[in-house]
Amino acid sequence: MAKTAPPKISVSPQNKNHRDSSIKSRNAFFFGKPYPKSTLFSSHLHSSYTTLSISSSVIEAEEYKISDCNRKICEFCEVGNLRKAIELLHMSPKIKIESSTYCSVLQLCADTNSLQDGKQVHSIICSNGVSIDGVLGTKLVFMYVSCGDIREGRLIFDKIANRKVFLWNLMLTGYAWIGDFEESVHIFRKMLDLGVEVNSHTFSSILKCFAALGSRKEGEWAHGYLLKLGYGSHNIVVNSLISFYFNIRKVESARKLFDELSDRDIISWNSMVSGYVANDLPEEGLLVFKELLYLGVNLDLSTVISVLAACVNCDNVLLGRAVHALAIKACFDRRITFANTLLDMYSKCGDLHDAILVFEKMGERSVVSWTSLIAGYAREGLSEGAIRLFQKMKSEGVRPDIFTISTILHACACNGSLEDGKDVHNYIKGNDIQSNLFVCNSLMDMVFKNGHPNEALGLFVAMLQELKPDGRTIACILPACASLAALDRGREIHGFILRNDCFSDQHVANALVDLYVKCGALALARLLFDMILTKDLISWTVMIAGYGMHGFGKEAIAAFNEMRQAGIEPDEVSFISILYACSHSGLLNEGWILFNIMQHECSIAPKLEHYACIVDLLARTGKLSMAYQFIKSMPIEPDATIWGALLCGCRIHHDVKLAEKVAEHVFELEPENTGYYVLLANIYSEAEKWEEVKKLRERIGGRGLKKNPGCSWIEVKGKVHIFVSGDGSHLQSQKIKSLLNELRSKMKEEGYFPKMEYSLINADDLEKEMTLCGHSEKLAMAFGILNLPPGKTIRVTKNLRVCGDCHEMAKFMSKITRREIVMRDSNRFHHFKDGTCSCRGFW
DNA sequence: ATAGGGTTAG
Repeated sequence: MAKTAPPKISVSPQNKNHRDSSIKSRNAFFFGKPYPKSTLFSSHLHSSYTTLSISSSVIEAEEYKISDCNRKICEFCEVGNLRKAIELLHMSPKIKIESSTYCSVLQLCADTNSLQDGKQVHSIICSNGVSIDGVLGTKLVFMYVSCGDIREGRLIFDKIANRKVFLWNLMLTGYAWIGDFEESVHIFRKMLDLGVEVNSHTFSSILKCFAALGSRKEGEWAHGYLLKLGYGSHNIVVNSLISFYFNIRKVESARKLFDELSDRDIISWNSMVSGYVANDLPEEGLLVFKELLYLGVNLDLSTVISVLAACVNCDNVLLGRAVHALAIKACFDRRITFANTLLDMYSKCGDLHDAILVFEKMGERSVVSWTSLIAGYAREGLSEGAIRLFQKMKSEGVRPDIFTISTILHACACNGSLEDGKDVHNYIKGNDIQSNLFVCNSLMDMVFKNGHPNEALGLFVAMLQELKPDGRTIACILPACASLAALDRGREIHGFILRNDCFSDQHVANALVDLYVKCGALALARLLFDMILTKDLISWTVMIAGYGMHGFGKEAIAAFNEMRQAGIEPDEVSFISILYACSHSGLLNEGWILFNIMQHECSIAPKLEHYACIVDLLARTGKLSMAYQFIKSMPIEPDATIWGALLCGCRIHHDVKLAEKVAEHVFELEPENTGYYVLLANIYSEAEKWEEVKKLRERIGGRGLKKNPGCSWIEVKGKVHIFVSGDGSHLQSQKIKSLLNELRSKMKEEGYFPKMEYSLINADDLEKEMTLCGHSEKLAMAFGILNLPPGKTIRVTKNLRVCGDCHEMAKFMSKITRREIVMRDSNRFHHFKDGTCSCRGFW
């Protein structure tokens, strides 16, 4: 089975680098470029540092004023004692300090990434009245750029009169480090305009920027220009070109450059391997690797790391193991980056066991090691293990980064562990990493998957303030809108999809169709469905389920057949959709035939959901004893849903005797679910068996059961308003109440009597009527009528099935207020128009 | 003193 390849193709270079840039600019310490160079602190310098610190302690301060303060400061710099160097700089008389001394201190600041110290030196220079010439200015720029303060560096850069190419390159690469490639290009153009003689450094830097920006034309122009300047066989420049072409996906051009490059070094080879892998051609990458082995080229750490990535993408764990062996021979196996990649290779090739072994045997572990292993657990569905590892990692003092956070949020989403997810959310807020797209998407997904679509939507709105969503964001937030039936918000997102050309993303397109289906806009859903060029199983299943929910059984079957004709094999989920569609349209024969096709043509063993559809279908169409026999003959144990479907049928067809028998099964399987008691009570009261109602009520009363609160919601001006049964806390509560009372009396005038039996409360009729009035779907509908402009369809969603009285009232409301009402309950859609409902009694 | 290839995520 093909493993999921890392999403290298889908992430365009600029996204990838923008992402990096946002981190870099936020955390210069981790990502800012130069770290102290180890050569600076070699042992012989350390010994001189010892002598120096002894002598310095005996030297009188006055001595510095007259003697060689410059030499002393430089000596402190050489041994890396920045504190002492700056201290002396402060103490020395300004006229004595030479420009080169300032430079040495600034260099050390840059090497040690000490921005504060660098600023101090800068202010000493200024207060000493030293004129900032080309050399000193360049060093200042170097210090600022190295320490991550590009703005300050730029200010100085702009004031330097005679700028050498080195300084320009510094500025150009500085912007590239923080991901501001546009500004790098700007600098490059300015260099050309001013006739600065660009060099090989300029080209390698700018080619990276062009690649990151996806600027094909400009990169190709630079290629021509560098040939003209004679850099065509400069291997560093050609290597940059190779990477550029791989980045813009011109694999052939990269290959040609490589083939014609006589002076290949290991970086050329590595660029080829990684370039092929990034372009989803891992086999080609492996061929290059074989050629390299054949020619006896000395491979390095990067080679084996790239080859491991190729192994992952070919799902070739055997070759991966061979590379592991080779790396042991070459002594790369103790290198942490290698071990991390190896761990990841085993885990992605489905061998978590060996990944764990690598992790356990690693001498040193970084956040990457932990994250890779956590991702490995999550990939195998071992979410709890992943969360445990995450805790362990923190307890060992390893700081999670955005990779860890995205991974663990994904594990929390799969696991349904909201508590862990909340902890991670707090960590995100506390560590200011909410501006990362991966983190945001994972967070929204976690919140949504844990059943909080409205909160996910809130996060999305907040995210828009500082981030531009991508296809993943959209594919994650659309289902949240769909589950809330938040059509207005969904339409805004549809607009975003159009503006940003996201519809070609299969997940986005499918989610968009699903949105319109779940918002009750079926025609629009179909229109968009037809626009999907390559419809996959999900696209079809969404459409079939949509027809089913709206009671268009025939259309669902037509779509199902169309799908099979298109050569797409249905799976068990699509069979649930189609059987469900049959049951909501009362298509008994068709449903039965499909149930047989599923088993005998498609070899899919029916699950509880499929049986439930058939029971539902038999029960609705009045085949109650057949349904009973069907349940009895099931090869798997029926659950409460299955018996419950039959119980519903008993109610529709007024079979009290069977209902009592069925109800006992249901009560045994789900004694806590009050819905079933209410159902039986309604069956009794419809048969006017008041004595039985009373007995049942006593039975429930003794249990102290809590009713599952009904709740309905409606979107008004992009905001979802939620109503709970009997809740009077809403701001417009009084207005809603009087509207409902007004409607109620009009209904009575027309000879309507409320269906008292839908309320199982021991009270007089008036009180019953009041309770009915407080049903959440009525409140939401009334709120819609009060707040939505005339002519706009009222779209209400309910978490349970719509109550019979509310259903009656909705019909009446649609007639008297001349409004279309679309209600989605837990089961299906009801379109109310001119006093009738589309469900025709098939609930 | 600046440049080219390599590891973890939704």
